[in-house]
Order: sequence, then C-alpha cells, then structure tokens
Amino acid sequence: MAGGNEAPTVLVVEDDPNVVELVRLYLERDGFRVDTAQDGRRGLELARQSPPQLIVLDLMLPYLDGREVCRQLRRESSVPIIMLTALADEADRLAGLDQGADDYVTKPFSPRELAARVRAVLRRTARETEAGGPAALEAGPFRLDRQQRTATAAGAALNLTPTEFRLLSLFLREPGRTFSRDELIDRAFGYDFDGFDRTVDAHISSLRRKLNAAPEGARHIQTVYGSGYRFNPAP
Amino acid sequence: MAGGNEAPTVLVVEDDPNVVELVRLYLERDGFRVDTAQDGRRGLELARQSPPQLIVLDLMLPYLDGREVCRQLRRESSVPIIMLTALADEADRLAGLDQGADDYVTKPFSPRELAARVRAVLRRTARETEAGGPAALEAGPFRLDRQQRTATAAGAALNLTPTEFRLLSLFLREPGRTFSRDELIDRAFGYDFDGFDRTVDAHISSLRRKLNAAPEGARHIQTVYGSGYRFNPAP
DNA sequence: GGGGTTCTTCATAATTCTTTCAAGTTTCCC
DNA sequence: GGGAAACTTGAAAGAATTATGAAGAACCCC
Repeated sequence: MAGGNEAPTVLVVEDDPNVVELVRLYLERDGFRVDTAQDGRRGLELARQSPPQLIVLDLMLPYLDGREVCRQLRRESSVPIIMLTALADEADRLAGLDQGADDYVTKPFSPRELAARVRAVLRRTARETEAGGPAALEAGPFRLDRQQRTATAAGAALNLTPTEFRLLSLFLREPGRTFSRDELIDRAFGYDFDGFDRTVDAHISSLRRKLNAAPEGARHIQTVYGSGYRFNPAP
Repeated sequence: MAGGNEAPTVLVVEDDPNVVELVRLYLERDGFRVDTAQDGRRGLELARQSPPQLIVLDLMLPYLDGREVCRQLRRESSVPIIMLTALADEADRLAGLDQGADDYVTKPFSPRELAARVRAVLRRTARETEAGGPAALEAGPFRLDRQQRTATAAGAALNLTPTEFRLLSLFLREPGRTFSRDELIDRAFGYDFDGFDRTVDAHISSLRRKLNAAPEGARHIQTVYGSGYRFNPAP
C-alpha cells in the first residue's frame, strides 16, 4: 500500500484557532494525525516539508490566500484538498474548485460533516492511486514519486510531461505486463479521450527518448507487436 | 479477455428510456450483453435473479433509491457498481461512494466515457478475481499468461508472434489432444482466414524453432500424420 | 495577448509478421 | 523398396503494424 499502515496525516490550514481545535478533535477521533498551520505561507511550507495525505484549506488566510496556496500546491502535487469557503457564495465555490480543490465545505460547517468528507475524499483518492499504484514506485534504475510528481532514472531527474508521467507510472506498477493501447488510453489519458490509437505511440516514442537518454535507461519500453507495450526493468 | 468466452452482462438500472437506449447502444457495441430495469426494485430483483458482471445504477430511481439498491447489493455481493449521479450535487457523489460504488459518472455524461469506465472497472475486477484462473496456462516447462501476454519456457522468455502465441495457447489448454489444421485455423487464425493448409505448417515450424531453442524445450509439438498436431508436455 | 509547453494528428519510413511457394524430407502402405 | 501423399522449412512477396519527426491545435501561465 501507499504509505503503509500509519495513521494518515491531515494538514489543516486555518487562522481561527477555535476552528482548528474543533476540527482537530473530530479528525483525531477518526484516527487521523493532524498538522496545522495558521497562514498560507506556513501551510505551503508544511505541505512541502512533510506531505500530508490530505489538506483542509481555508480560503481566507493571512499572507497567502487559500486560492493561491491551492494553485501552487497543484503545480507540484496531487494531494487531495478540501476547501473551507466563507459563504455558500457561488463565486467562491467555483474559484475553489477551479483551482483544483477536490471538495469544499461552506462555513459555518459541522465538524462531523467535514470529517465525513475527509473520509470520503480519502477513500476516493485511495482507490484512484490504488489503480495507479502506491505513491512511490521503483523498478530497475527508475524511481517515481506520485505525490511529488517526480521521476528519476539512476538518480538523474527525468523531465516528463503529465501524460508521460502517467504512462511511466502505469508501467512501473506492473513491470513485465503488456498493456494494450486501449488500456493505456483508459488509464493514462482519461476516460474522455476520444482519439486514435496512434496517439499512444507518439507519447511512447517521446517517453522512450527521455528514458533512453537517461543513464542506464535503455530499451526499457518494449513493443509487443499486435498487442501493446510492456515495461522491462532489466532489458 | 478474462477467462470465459461469453459476453459479460451489464445491468443498467435507469428510469429514463432515452438514457437506457443510448447506454445500451454503446455497451453492446463494445460487446457486452445489456439487461435493463426501470426502477430500483426491479433492478435489485434482476441483479439477484441473473447476476450481471457489472451494474450501472442511477441514483434517482422510482420505488427504491439507487443509494438503497447499492447498499442492499453490497450486503450480498461484490458485483462492481458504477453510479450515475446528477450533476452539481456533490453530496450525492459522496453518498454514492459511501455506499460502496466502484466508480461514479455525473450526468449529463458522455456514453463513450461511461463505456470506457465500464471496461476499466471490469478489467480491474477481472484481474483481482483472476488469481490462478485460466488466464495463466502451464504445462511442462512452459508457462503462458494471456493477461500479461508473456510466454516462457523453463523461465526463459519466448518471443512469440501473435499467431504463434495463439497456437501455443491453444496447445497448452489441451495438452495431448490432436488438433486438425482446420481447427487450428478456426481457433488461432480467425474465422475469416481463407488460405491454405500449408500456412499452418509454416507457423508450426517457426513455433517449433523457438520452443526447441529454449532450454528443455525439445520436440514438444508432434506431428500426427494425416491428422494435425499435438502438444506433448513431456516428450 | 504573448510565449511556452503539451497534446494530437498526420505522413512517411522502418520494422515485423503472415502467407505463399517450391524444393527437399519423411511417412505410409502395398 | 517404391511410389504417393503428407510434412518441413527457407526464401520472398505482400500485408500489417509500429516509429518518429513535424505541423498545427489546445492549453496554461504570466
């Protein structure tokens, strides 16, 4: 499994200490570890330093707006985020989801409801990352961290596009298994992809170029004529 | 495909006939058998009577709510369920997953996307239940995994072409049985093949070369003069 | 809106596989 | 043995599949 069996950590970024304590109470009762930050800047710092499994993020924050924090986080990881928005204000809500939040709760909120949503979002993302493997994958000279969205070959950074990253992530999860193009499309391109098989080839081609350029990274992605592609850690 | 050859059945529980027909169209085009029910009660009945491989379940249903149907089904089986939820309602979405749905699609949805998710969920569950199923064949020093599309002889990889793979796969399924050329053509070349008997011989020949080159892989495919070929695990 | 990146498609080249053919070998049966 | 039928296998044409560079579209961030 992803992180092992330790309690999942939730980072709560919120400037009102009363709210923080209330939320902490409920989340800890649900078996989560709770980290907290009083402002956006600190929240971002903490999120980078010790990545939590989920972030509860207030929209109104000192120093750095919740919206901005969310945007920055999204650039570097896909950690689930639940936004706390002041009002049932449509604009706020959309702004939050726009920025890539996974869910939102409007204030004033019931802490019980928040806890339920935390559980629900974690369940969902658990299933999603399960489908793509644990947070950190390793095979042959390659290492890939889905949380941080980084990939390395023998220590050297690979500069992958999102699609390449998802492809490699799939391959690393089941080395040796052959993936058909259809399956690669469903699992790395999104269900709404409506295009040609050959598009996969193009992505594979550029992924190969990057892998082969890396130290010890040669000929790992093999073509299975008539079927698809396969990753071989030790070709 | 998984193990069996019959088309998997999908049960669609949805009260809007237009939606049902649209979904049916796409799923049948993907080779699924489609059962339908207009309301929750009937859906539950059908699911019990002739269990489908997967259920597409609308959340809003007459008589018995989709949520309730989902909960009841979960009590008695682990059939994969994809929920159809109304658009904006976040709560619905979470409620669905809470009840144990495997995936959800929000309305209005693209039927193509739904079909893709059906395939994906089935692939996922097929792999989980497979474990020792007929996807992996073994005889003598040979092992062949149709899921992974890999074939090995005493651990060493065999690099088979699609036709060779299908041939070996046939042989391994019924070791010792003699297959006539006609039968081999029907089952490994596709029904539309209208060539020439000697073509089989050519493929057998190159398959033999690969098997014999492998460690312990000698003389496994025997000629039955006047009849066809037979695979012998321990010649 | 501009600049950069990423994604998709397309066209062409390269590769791999399938089928056929033909010459040589084996098997069967008298 | 001898002859006929059946099989084997290498070579080559033909078919199918894949590789990849380039062009334009789509997207994102500033």
